[in-house]
Amino acid sequence: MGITKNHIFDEYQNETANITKVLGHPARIAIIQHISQHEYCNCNDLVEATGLAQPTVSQHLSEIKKIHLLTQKHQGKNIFYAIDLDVLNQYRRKINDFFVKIQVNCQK
Amino acid sequence: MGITKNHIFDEYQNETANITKVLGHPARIAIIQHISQHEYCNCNDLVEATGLAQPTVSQHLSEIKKIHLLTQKHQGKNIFYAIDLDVLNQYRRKINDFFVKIQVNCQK
DNA sequence: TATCTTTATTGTAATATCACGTTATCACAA
DNA sequence: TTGTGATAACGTGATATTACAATAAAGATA
Repeated sequence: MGITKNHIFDEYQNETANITKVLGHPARIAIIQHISQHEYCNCNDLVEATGLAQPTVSQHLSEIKKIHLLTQKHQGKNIFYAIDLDVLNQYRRKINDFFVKIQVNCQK
Repeated sequence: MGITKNHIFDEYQNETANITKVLGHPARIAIIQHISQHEYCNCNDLVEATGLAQPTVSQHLSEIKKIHLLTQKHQGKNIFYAIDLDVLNQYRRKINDFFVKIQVNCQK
């Protein structure tokens, strides 16, 4: 049905999948990379960098925003995006811990 | 179009997204967890553990197999699945490095 | 005010994904 | 060889995702 049965999985499983799902598209990986490499990065920069149309980039940005990985600063007509480092680090640990737990379980 | 323009992204971006995409569904997180916790785990165990139908579990297993995260041992009519720890660890480092690189870029 | 820039929203077409019933396959057992 | 149990493959319906054109909204600037 294209519809995920979230209710049959626990919070940890859903949260983990929500984060990795957002990272599960090369355009979003590229967007996150580009923002991290350019201090004042707006939507047009990302359109140029990725080669995708502006609405497509905007859509991907909104997915990334949903998990609070981005901050935005309005400056005139521009919106400059940046990575929320606290959130990034939290997710880094969360995903790494997932892998480590799997590994530890296997070795019992 | 529901179709990802993989060709406009580089190998690193596509590879990273391919891994996280597979982890981007709670059923697959649950399946990986369950396999790691049970030494002799077959498809029926996963059907019971997740509450999903057998074909659905089989489909998710095949997604996880595509990135070589699983090994399988045929034993009579059973197939016992296990995590490939080398691949797991490789992916753990790859994803963690992605996060770290983003973090480092931001701090320049 | 009128216009330009930048970004978000809306609408839509094409494709992918999720879930499962049904069927096929394959190993073993009676 | 017939049946049973386990898994994969096939087919299909429902929903989600990806991508973009067109449009709207909101802030500059002439």
